[in-house]
Amino acid sequence: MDFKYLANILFPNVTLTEEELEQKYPPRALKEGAIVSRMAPSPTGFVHLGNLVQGITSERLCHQSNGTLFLRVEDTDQKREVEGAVETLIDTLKYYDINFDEGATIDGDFGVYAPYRQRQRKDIYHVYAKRLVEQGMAYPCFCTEDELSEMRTQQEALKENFGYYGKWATWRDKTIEEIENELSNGKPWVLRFRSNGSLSNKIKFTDCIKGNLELTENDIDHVLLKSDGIPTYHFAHAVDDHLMRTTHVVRGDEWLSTLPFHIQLFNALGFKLPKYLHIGPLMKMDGDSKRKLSKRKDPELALSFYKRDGYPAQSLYEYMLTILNSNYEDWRRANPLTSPSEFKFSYKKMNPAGSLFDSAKLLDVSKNVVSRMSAEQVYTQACEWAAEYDVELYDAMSKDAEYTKSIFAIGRSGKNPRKDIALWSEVRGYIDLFFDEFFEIKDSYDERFSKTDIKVTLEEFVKTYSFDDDSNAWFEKIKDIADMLGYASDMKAYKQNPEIYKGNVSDISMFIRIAVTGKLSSPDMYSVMRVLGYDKVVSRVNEMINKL
RNA sequence: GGCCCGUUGGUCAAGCGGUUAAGACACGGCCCUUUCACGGCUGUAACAUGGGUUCGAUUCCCGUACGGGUCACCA
Repeated sequence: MDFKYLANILFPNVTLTEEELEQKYPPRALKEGAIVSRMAPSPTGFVHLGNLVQGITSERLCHQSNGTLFLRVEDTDQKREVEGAVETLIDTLKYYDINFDEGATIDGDFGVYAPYRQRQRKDIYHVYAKRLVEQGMAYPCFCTEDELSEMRTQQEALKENFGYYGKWATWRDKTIEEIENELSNGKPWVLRFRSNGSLSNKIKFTDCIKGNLELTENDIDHVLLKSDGIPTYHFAHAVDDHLMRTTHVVRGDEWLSTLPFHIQLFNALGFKLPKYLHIGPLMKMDGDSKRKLSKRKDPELALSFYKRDGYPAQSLYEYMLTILNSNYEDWRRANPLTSPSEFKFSYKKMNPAGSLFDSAKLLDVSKNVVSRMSAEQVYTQACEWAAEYDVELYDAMSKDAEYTKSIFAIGRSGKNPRKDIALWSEVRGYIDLFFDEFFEIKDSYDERFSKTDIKVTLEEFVKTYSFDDDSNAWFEKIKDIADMLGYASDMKAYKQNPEIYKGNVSDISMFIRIAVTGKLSSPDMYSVMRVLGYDKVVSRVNEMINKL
């Protein structure tokens, strides 16, 4: 077989040379130890937790080592591509603080290794495809979809391994005449790799996360170029990561099974193999067993799900960090106010197994994230969320920004801030009592107390309430009311002889709390009243008196 | 079915040949407390399994079980 001839009739239009490409995309001038990595998502319109896990890992590794992170769009599957998906992708990653040094952006591609969209790199792939054909390492295959599925059926029946390999690789050793014949009929073809691997050979490989691996060689003649001339993931991965000078490839461990093929490809092409980090999958409980989170079945895999539920971006980010590097939690406790970017991320800390996504833990992380924010930050982020998902709430909050901020400031200062809010969607239930349009009496009084008892207490409260009192003076008055009406003002005294009192000071507080907040539980009453203002407090208490 | 990966409390996980086997979340109890939240203390609970190697295995090796992944002109 004259491979050179075959290469020419298959790729008559290739004019670029490998030397030119090497010069155009030279090795990067980076310091020792600098990591170059990429995010290489396919624009299918769905950004998910897996993207985030991989993105955070790559981003930390690159930027911590003064390396480079770029975004490459793997748009090789035109059928699955969704309109506007690239924009969504870029926006979402930015929202989660994953910033790129080069690559695809909304306004085009930036960086000397451009283009960063694979469909625009077709000519580049063809240079290498042609060379592989010239060397006899790739050949055209004219099998139809039907023929391939028929082959699979036979293999199942014969209990043989599936795939296009060995004797099943029908076009592997056809003559040039047979090939030219199909070509002249205009029959579509794909380019396949001619594998020289054998299932009886093992290869040793060290993955940065999984450690030492023993893999079986690949014997399948995988597709390199699809019939539209666009490369498959495998081929694009080899060519692009070589030319873009990627040092570390971070990806899900579902790729482990094709790794032997990738190694083969890099060798055939004469490229240096990058380092690999294969991350275990995120799992969920399904009945009694775990399974990988699925794009099709699990809405909670989509990042949009968390945005809608009001998880602050930082919460998801930090939760992912706790999964990726478990010492992150300890670090965070020791450095509560430091940016996560100061944390020393290490792939050596990553777990080779998949982990269960724990939403209870996420909520706890989120609660702490929000508790560390200033009232200003809480206000800004809650407003951003509400503007999109709860307009009524947004209107209320933005009407008087200072007022709303003073609500969020309650119990926020000091060493142990309140942790009432984990999600922005919880904000409404927390601040509704401060807005007349949302205010309602939600809880009812304990049946132990008569309406008269409550009424008398509230009347007494209104009579003595002064907005000028500090919190001590304020509470002294509550205690005075308790004493006056036969309730214990001192809890210890009450506990010793509960039967001689009508109740205690906490009951008095409860009467007032329900009247003012409508609820049995609330943040510190004095602080709440300071924010509400004198008029609102008094009018609410009076309203309750009238109702009783 | 072939190939590959994984397995420490309910969950996330430290640990890398000798430990009373950390810590966090969740759960229970107690304390603090005018409610709630916070905070403090405390409790229940784990090395899948069988063989080796070794003076000694959670840690190393082999098998078994279980779980997961993958076997497309998808990535």
